[in-house]
Amino acid sequence: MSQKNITIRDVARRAGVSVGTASRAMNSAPGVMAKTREAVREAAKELGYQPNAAARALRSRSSRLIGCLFSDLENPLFARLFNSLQDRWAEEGFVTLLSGTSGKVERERRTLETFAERGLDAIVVAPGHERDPELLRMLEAFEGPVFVLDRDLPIEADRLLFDHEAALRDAVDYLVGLGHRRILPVFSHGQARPGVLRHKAFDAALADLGASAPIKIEPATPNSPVFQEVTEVLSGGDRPTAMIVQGTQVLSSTLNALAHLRLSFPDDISLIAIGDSALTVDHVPPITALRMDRDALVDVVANRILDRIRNPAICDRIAPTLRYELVVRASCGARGDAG
Amino acid sequence: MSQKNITIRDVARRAGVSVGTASRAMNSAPGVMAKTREAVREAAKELGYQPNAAARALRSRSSRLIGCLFSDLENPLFARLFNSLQDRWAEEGFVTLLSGTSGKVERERRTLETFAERGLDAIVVAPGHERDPELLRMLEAFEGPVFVLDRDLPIEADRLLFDHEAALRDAVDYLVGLGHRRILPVFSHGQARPGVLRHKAFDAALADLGASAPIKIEPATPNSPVFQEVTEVLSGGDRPTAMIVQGTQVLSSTLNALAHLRLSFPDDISLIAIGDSALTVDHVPPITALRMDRDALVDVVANRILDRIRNPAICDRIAPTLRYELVVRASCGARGDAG
DNA sequence: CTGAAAGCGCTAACAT
DNA sequence: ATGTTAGCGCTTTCAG
Repeated sequence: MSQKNITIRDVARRAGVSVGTASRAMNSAPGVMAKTREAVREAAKELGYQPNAAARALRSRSSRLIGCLFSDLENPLFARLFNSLQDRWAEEGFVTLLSGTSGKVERERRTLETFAERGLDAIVVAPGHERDPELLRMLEAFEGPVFVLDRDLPIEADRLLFDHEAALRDAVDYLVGLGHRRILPVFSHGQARPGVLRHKAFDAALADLGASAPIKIEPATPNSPVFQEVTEVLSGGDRPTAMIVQGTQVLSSTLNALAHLRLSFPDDISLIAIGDSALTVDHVPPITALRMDRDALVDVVANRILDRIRNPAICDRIAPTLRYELVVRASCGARGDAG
Repeated sequence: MSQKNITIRDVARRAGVSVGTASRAMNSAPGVMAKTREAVREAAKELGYQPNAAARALRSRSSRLIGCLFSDLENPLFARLFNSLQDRWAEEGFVTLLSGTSGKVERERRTLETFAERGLDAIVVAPGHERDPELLRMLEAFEGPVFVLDRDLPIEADRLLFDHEAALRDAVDYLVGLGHRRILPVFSHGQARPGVLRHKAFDAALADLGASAPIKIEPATPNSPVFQEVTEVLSGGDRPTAMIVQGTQVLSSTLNALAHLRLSFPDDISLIAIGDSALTVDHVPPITALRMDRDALVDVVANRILDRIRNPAICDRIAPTLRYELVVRASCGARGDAG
């Protein structure tokens, strides 16, 4: 607090070199003799030197900050994604900023403004709004790579898309193969890509069978409780024989409703969860779920951002699609009759 | 990307003032005529001026960054706390950094190092390790206010403590008042303050009754599943009539076990949750829980940090204790016999 | 109340 | 391979 800060000048003096050399040594830049570099590092350690991030950022025009804007932090996939990205980027000397917006467009705008002011080197975004003109403008004005995560944002950017349609079709096909016909969807629709595509694919898969879902439960958000809705539907006549349920709070209130009705799976009803988590894995019996390969996800995002930061000249765009895997566990059973 | 950045020089020129005046105007510093200030702001807006955070940080020696180091992000209390703090501090122009360490001391050290290098203006910490010498050294060396959240760190700092002892006593008293004697604790012990105090208080409360808990379940972490343990204990003879269960994953696997054993509360067993969340509130029936007043928590932390940043001369330390409130819902029932 | 100028600590360009 | 130096954009004295 009181003592003068140690600057690179001090380190250079102590190591008996110039500041330029000291800087190069500390940054592992080429063109420094191994011996010199060691001497500088040694001096730095002895003095307890800590580089000043602001000065470096000012001069090098790189904040070494990467931002994440996610609409839904309660989605464990995104929470874990942040964790992994943070780890990965920390290895490379970057600090990761996180902003959860709960889908509020106002907060999304504010976040983007902050990201711009702070001169972030790159951002990865999964906003709740895909068409807000102001948001799109800010995204396009952002100086630096933008990575879009599973959103249909009409901007030029790298992106990674989840194949919700294949996922839902896999789930429906699996259930149909087991003899199910009355399948209850319990996942939110919303305005963004995931919900839209899931419902579209679900409807299409059913239409292919010449069927349709007479009843749907569409939670307002992925974290809305649906105890009451599920209870009502499952108490009525012509009860569905299977359900496809979104993870997290929707799933946990569904399980609660099932327990209440003394309905158990796979005997009384079959269940597939969208998204894999402790809730599905550790449940007894374990729940069949659509799983996203988080490691693959992290690799794509983390590396692409790093590549772009290092080589701003890259002008191609990537847009790979990641498939969910249907992890079959014990929550679905065969249905002999044409239930 | 291509166009030259707009600096405060450009703004000053356009407004017909000097850079000094422009800076003062933009920062609402005293000693600028209202008219001049407006002119500058107008010019800034017209040009789309965005101040450069790095330059400002370098010159003013303040990064306007505040960091949070939490051992457990899966604890919804901390996740929400971060959200609220971020919001509150954003209003004042600060950006909040988050690091979840999962209790790994190595990550905690690395985080603190990053926080120091980046010149954060303040930090709030709840590490998993309270005695790691290296960590303590770094904490003491940190230049700027440190706020300790519910940890017994032997350092000079502002802190906020949760009254786990009163909370557990309240819970036990409530259950005892309902006639319960055999109470099963299901919460982790760990090395940090919360677990230690909870177990201490639980044991003491039982000792006061001349009793003791013959069986305990101590999850390895607050997020460990305990289905098996709970199932075993509740299947045995002399089954407990009540349980006190830690929130999150521990709670959800406990509920799962209960459903499996066809045990329902409050009839077959009574249950109190430590920590309030969607899981307790939305459950049917709703679960009696120990609730922490998050708003009070946020106010204390956010404001104290802000005060200290603004007035580094403050030399007193605060260390208030926040009580949990026992929110009585429908998960506990009376026990006529001396169960 | 405003202008001029110094300089925060660092990296990068240029010189040797 | 290393030294020298300019200057990133801003805030903050110090003059006026």
